[in-house]
Amino acid sequence: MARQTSKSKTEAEKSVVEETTSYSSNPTVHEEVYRQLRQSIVSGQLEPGRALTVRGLAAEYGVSAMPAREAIKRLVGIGALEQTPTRRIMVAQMTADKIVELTIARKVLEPALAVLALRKIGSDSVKLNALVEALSEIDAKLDSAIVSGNVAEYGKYNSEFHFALYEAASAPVMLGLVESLWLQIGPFMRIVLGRQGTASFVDQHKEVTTALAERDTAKLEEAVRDDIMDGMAQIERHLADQD
Amino acid sequence: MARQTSKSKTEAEKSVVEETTSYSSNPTVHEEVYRQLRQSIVSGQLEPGRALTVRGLAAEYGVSAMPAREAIKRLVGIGALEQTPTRRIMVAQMTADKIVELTIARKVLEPALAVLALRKIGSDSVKLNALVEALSEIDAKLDSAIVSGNVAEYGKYNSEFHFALYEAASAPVMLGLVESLWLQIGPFMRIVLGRQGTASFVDQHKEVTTALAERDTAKLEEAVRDDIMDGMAQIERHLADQD
DNA sequence: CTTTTAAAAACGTGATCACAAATATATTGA
DNA sequence: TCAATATATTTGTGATCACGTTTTTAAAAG
Repeated sequence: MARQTSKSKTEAEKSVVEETTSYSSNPTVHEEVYRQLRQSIVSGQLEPGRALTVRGLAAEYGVSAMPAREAIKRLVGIGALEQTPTRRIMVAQMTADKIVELTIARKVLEPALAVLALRKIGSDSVKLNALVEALSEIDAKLDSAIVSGNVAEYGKYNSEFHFALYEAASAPVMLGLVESLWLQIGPFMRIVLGRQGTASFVDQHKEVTTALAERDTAKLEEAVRDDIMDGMAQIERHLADQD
Repeated sequence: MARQTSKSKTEAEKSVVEETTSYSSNPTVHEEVYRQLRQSIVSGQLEPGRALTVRGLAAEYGVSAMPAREAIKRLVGIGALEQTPTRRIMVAQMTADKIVELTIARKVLEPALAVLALRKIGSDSVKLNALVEALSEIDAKLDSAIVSGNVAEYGKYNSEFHFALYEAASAPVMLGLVESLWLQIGPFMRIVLGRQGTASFVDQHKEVTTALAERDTAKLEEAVRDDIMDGMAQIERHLADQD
């Protein structure tokens, strides 16, 4: 990542391009760090309990401590990272109580978001077909990840499938809530997948796609809910086993 | 707020009290700022669009810029504060789309949280009575706020009522989600109340309390949902009027 | 009085340093 | 060999400064 300093623009650039620098064109450094760290967490690259440090993260991304702090603090704020009583920072741990909460929250929010997406599309067949097509493509990749047992790809395409659907709702507030839930589940889900493999997962996404294509609200709601319950049950089972 | 500096502890204190300083005993400065700023927002003391600055907030709370930044950034992260394209900070504005989203999210999350609270109490009659009693007391204050038309107190006791109920669920994750919703509604709710007064609000809380006392899950769920729908409808109406 | 232009102030962001507490490493004692 | 102690390092937090951009204020022009 390029460091933004007072010397970052050369005289040549200035005189030739006559670029109009403005805030709206440049994202901040800490936002970029946040985006990447967030992805690392939701994809499960960082296991629960994994220690993070401000300076370590800063060095890793080639930035100063300041942007690293802000990214970390923001993720602590939404529960993706935890701070020990002695203020050490780590990827949030999973507990039985948390699983219950996350399951309930997902169960009520995500089907609602799916329905909103369908409603948002309305009678526009072109939009609907485009979404169904996009979801089918992701689902195909998901299938091959399941048969090949590629855990990393499974996690990647599973989240891609859901969020491709949810983003169609253009409901940023609700999407933010759901994202915060996935950030808490991601690291542990990856552990579960690593131990159980992808074999135990049935692909529930077909029913989601067909319900969408048929504009069947009730069926869509149920399909999304079933998918959630299935996935969360696996996590719950795994947590129960290791006691 | 007392500033925490290297000189904050006198020699006298050290030698006499022999205090064992530790992180677990002292909250951080930015957490305290966050807590207070958060309360100002949810209670509607800060109107939507109200500009905030890092230095201004720091001066107001008697702290340095650093804790103020972190508190602000955290609230930006959960949507309570907004940043303009030019990076100025303000209390989040309300839009028609947002109202729809917030209503849906509240409608699915808060009844679930209420049911969880009832389930958590289980068969413990002492706990149930204590909660019902506490809620009734808050509701009494709420009633007198309605008849006297005290907008500030109405907002205060209304949020107190709901969160007293939700906290009984001991579900920190879901509670966090709901809190973030209230943070977005608070400022605008206050404006609506300021214009319409408290007269237009019927007190739906009686039914919540009785449903709780009767351990009637279905009735509780419905009562909480009705209360939400009533309140959000008022906001929606107000937003439609001013167009 | 209204619009333009120029100067000044204020702003968010990033960088760096200081400090106390916590953790890791080394040393000592049995 | 292992526990206890002492030293060194690392950590999050707060404070302060610098910089480029934006916003406000002042001055000038019509």
